[in-house]
Amino acid sequence: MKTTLRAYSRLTREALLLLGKQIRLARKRRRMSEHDLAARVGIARSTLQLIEKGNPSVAIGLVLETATLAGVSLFAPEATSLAPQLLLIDDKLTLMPGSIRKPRHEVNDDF
Amino acid sequence: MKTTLRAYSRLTREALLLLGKQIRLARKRRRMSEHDLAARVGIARSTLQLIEKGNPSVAIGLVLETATLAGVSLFAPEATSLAPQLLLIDDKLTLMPGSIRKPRHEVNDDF
DNA sequence: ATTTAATGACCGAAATAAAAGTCATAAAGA
DNA sequence: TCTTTATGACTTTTATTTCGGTCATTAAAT
Repeated sequence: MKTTLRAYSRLTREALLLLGKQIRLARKRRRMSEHDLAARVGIARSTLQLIEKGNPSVAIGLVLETATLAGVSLFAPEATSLAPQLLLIDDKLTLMPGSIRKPRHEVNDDF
Repeated sequence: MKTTLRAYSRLTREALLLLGKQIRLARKRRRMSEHDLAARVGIARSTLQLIEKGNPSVAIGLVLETATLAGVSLFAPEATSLAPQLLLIDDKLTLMPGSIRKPRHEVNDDF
């Protein structure tokens, strides 16, 4: 029995639902049954059902792999690689401090 | 010991990596430590570390909630709600057949 | 109209993740 | 420079997920 439930923000719940529905739509457009797509991804049909419903507890790798194999474009539409965006964000990250710590006493961070 | 490893497509691995780095960058921009953000989301610091590394086995709900609270925009930039996109995709889904099945014998589906 | 595959919902068992620490090292801030 | 916090890398335990089934219902295809 599911005793403790976690709280998710509305945006998270909507994103989960949207992603699941995008996968379901893409699957149907390609005329694949749940059985077909699940087999293609290498997961159980019951897991695919959870994914298409937007269940928050499914492993993100399974969801993204399912989206990819169903033909849902994750970040950029029609993108075949995310390498450019990875390079860009790596640049930004190297400019950031290695560790974030709060100043000892009060600092005027407001306006 | 992690014996059997699942295969993920390059696009999935890249998406995972990109999302993790976007979260890490957003966290640093907001001057939050790993401890801070993890506490805010309500997860262990070790889990946040897995998320920022792009580990495929973390629950998607935790990853999206972390992204949301870190200020990473998931689908549409600056979007405060995904309701419009949900309505749109619901329309498309109702136009699709309820179940997908293969024709009994061969059908000229080619050209 | 009939047939049969697809879907929705559920379950127990086996596999795995998430939490909650520890410890060493790096690096801010004073 | 010195102090102290943040980070990186682990580990063990506990909690949860994923699998692989079953069964009833729905709906394509003929």
